[in-house]
Amino acid sequence: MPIKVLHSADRRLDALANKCVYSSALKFGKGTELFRERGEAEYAYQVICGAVRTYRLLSDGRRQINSFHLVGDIFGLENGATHRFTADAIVDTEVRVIRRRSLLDAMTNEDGGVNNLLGLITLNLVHAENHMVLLGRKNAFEKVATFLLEMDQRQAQPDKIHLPMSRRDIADYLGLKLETVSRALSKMRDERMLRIDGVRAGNSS
Amino acid sequence: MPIKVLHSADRRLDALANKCVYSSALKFGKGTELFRERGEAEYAYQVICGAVRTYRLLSDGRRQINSFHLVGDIFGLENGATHRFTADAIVDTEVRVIRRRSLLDAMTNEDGGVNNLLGLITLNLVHAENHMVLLGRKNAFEKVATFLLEMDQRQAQPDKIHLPMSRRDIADYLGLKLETVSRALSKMRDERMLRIDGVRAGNSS
DNA sequence: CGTCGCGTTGACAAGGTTCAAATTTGGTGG
DNA sequence: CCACCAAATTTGAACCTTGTCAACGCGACG
Repeated sequence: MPIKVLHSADRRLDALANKCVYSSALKFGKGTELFRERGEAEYAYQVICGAVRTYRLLSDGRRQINSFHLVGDIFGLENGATHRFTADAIVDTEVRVIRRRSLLDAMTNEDGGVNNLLGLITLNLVHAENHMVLLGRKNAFEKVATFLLEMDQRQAQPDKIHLPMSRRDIADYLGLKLETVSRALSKMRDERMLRIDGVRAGNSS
Repeated sequence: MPIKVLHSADRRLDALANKCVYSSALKFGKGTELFRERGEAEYAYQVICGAVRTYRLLSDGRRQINSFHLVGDIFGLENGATHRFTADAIVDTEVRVIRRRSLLDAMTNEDGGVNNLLGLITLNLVHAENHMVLLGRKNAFEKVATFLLEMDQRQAQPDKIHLPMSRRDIADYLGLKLETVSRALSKMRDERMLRIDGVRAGNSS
């Protein structure tokens, strides 16, 4: 699964990011905006704790969430000069902020040459390609199931999936309405595929 | 619009590709496969004439078309070792085939350094991101309208849109069924938004 | 001239959305 | 610790968009 790869790549960048002189930690309260679509992409970010969503809005308010960024994930590093998404904190979140230039320089000087930036963008592309299949060709139940698998594989925990985001967030990620997401989860619960724990969901499979 | 950018980038690569020693032209009959998902990504391709679709299949046959490649477009150049999509010719198609290695070398020696490969992948990413919004948050009519605008902007012609692909291809690109695409086009015709010409569609706007 | 692939159209079914209400959860203050 | 409130979630019922199934038309081609 691409998500695994994304993680291992992030670990590499993790070590790399730690060496950056010009990185600093910042806190963002729940719902706070980190950067905005079309805004200058001066910094890249890495989640220290918490979770971030990146999304795009249509003029009438419809929202498509591009991805969720969990602990360790790097995001907001653009090839161009501006951000293509808005990013905000799903819960109270702490991020490491790195000057774009500084991170790029560190990357080119490290092991894979410029391959790290290229690799990071390629991972985004792979994720987007997989997500297009989900959005275009899967039904509601499959979408939610795929989402849970993705979240499970991105987390170390064996039998639990922690979902920091709301039903609405999940819906806007999967191209559904929040009620539909809720119904799918209820159905899985009724069919003993999982247990829902208020803040946590444990899959019994 | 990203499509414009994609085109101008392709023009750059066009010139570049022309300099490649190890490129050769190949013909593929309608419906023929150029490469397959998971297959070794030894070559990159550029459409000389005709059109190509790249897509992914679910195990039960559902198909998500990732993109259509028209004259001038470069595709099939992967960062990794294997293709992530299957590609086949929509109509009888002629492509320039370039050894991956050869193209990459030419790229690193050219103007923007490795930026050309990075730029190409970034353009794919931008396209995918836009397409996710379409797939996740637009209704059938909006999807078809957006598709027609995309095709229009990718073609030089002022008032006509040539659609080499079938209704089924369009549907699998937009996350719809072919009947729904047909109905949307009929509605646009009925509302005088366009004229349908058998093989061609001209937009009156 | 018959067949085949493709596109259009109609009638109906179904999955997902919408709207509304009930219920649970989490936070806050007494 | 408990009561209360706001927000999030769940659930139900009606509705609508899109999918499904089927018939028909058209042009290409043998």
